[in-house]
Amino acid sequence: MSNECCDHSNEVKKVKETLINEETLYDVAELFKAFADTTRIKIISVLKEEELCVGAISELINVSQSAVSHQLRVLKNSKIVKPRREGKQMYYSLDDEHIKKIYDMGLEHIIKG
Amino acid sequence: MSNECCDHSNEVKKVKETLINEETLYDVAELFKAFADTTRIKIISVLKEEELCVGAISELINVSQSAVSHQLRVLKNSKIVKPRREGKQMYYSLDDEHIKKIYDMGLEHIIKG
DNA sequence: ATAACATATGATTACTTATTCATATGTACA
DNA sequence: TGTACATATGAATAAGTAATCATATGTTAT
Repeated sequence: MSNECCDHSNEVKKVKETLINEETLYDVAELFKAFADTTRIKIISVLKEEELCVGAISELINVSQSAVSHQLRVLKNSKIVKPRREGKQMYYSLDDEHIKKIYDMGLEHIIKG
Repeated sequence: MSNECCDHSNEVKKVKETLINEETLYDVAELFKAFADTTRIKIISVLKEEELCVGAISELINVSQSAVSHQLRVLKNSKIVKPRREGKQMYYSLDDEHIKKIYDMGLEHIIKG
């Protein structure tokens, strides 16, 4: 695994003390995974504007109802969106402000190059 | 595709005007993809501390040299890290402050629950 | 109760992707 | 020039995942 490439023991030692818990990093990757799909990011982009029902999302982003529903489940499991029932419809909204910020950061990075 | 689920025409109309370019959203998803893998997020987490050579990264995060190199290429292509040669070693560092911010946001979200 | 509507879900398929292994490339030094 | 070291890369395998299709669940109104 390690290849003793060079005397990087100084750098390594220093960074080793700041190492973040592996499980935490796993969770961070999982969080970003939720943003890492075109359909899901489209869903997030419209929910950022306002709470919407599944049919509205499907129509807005031009993705089938089934596909939207599947991805909403992923987003729900990742605590990125939260559902609310109103009669026959399920309305979804972004779970919190932090989610918006993460999305905005990504969008900004792309737009500003 | 659309199922005329309900009279969401008002919400839809309003949100339609704010719709973000599909290609831009694709790029945003691609950006987040780079953060959406355990090995890559580990790499980012150590490079956030300081510039490191491949061997040091490999040792620190306990992932094979080959796997690290493959993932560094992904990160490089996504403009998340940048390489610098120094003799036999290649040193990698995070490309800019914005990348750190995105990582920090994700980490914060997980830590603060 | 039943019909109609909105959403969710399971199975399948197609596609993507991360790792490993072997090896190639590139660099320094004797 | 040849050898050792550090990194990169191609091929192959294995695992994960997103869309579709068909259908189930849950809700409302008649």
